[in-house]
Amino acid sequence: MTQSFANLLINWYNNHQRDLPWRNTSAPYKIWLSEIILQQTRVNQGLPYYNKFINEYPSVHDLANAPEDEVMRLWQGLGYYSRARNLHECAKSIVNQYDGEFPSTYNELLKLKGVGKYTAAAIASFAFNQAVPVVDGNVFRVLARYFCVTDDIAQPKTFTKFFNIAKELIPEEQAASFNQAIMELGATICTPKKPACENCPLAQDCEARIHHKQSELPVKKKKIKIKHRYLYYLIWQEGGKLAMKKRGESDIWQGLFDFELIESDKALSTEDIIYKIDTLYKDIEIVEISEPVKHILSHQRLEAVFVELKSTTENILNDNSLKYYTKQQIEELPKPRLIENYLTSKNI
DNA sequence: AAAACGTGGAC
DNA sequence: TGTCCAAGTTT
Repeated sequence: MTQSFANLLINWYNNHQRDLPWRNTSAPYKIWLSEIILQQTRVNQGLPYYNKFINEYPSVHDLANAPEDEVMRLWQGLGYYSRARNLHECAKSIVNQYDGEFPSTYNELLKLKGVGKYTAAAIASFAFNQAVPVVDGNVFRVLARYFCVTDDIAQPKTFTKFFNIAKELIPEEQAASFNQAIMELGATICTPKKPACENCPLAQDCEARIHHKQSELPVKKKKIKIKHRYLYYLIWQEGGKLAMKKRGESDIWQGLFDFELIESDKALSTEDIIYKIDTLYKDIEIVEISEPVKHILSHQRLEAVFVELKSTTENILNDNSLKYYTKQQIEELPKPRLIENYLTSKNI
């Protein structure tokens, strides 16, 4: 008799799962932390960050009591920085509004900052064994291939379709194992390219494998468009201190520190830069203009030029958001990658 | 509903 | 070199 989808999957998982620090614990704090870190992030990239956070903040209370800049600094380099801000806010809310205990149901978890449908299902199942299916990139892929589902996974309404398919499959009494297993299969066997079907416990009845459609599934129609941005950073130094400001909302690197800048959608010549600075600021002397530094992001091509300036009068900076920091203080600040690279190479 | 949000690895 | 995309969420 043929074994069920869930049984084959869970049996495979029990024999082939990777040993990861957030597994074999039912502590909601650790599971929540790992899930936030792993959003759109590979295990190898997130692992050191998970260890740093657990080390620095062993409990949700420790995290809640930490200064925000310190949390941002620990997150530095991981990307998607709103996750770090939401993580901190969520920790404070757990302590202040939930008496330090994470809620135990999908619907309650959904109310937390930074916790969406996937993460709520993950915590509900891993920590509390509630039978709610996780639907992430792995689940889309495994189910789309196994059942040959051709709906566009970039469309929000497609989520419901996959959620319902998974809901039919998930065993009430083994929710955690099922969810872990299907994601593990997607991450290690049913990969986007060159899936290892020869090692797949579900290969027998996989529609995509039978019809050689693995490379066509899942269907994802969203196309990426690259944006070019040219950043001209203005570097003010005063008596061993450097002017930096915290980046605002609705853009990359929210909550991180960088320099005052002039932005353009096309490359500016040296003459253009000098002219702009002369009209925008008074009593400024340009000391040096660096070569362009390229910074590749997935949806953006950034090119930065660092313009070192000297003010010829006092108090040239009347922007209150701009503050002077010593070299030591700058090391304590969370900085965008580009700035970090610049500071390291210049050794200011 | 579509777009924005990062970084690093793979091909 | 360009493209995809990974344990998604928010607006």
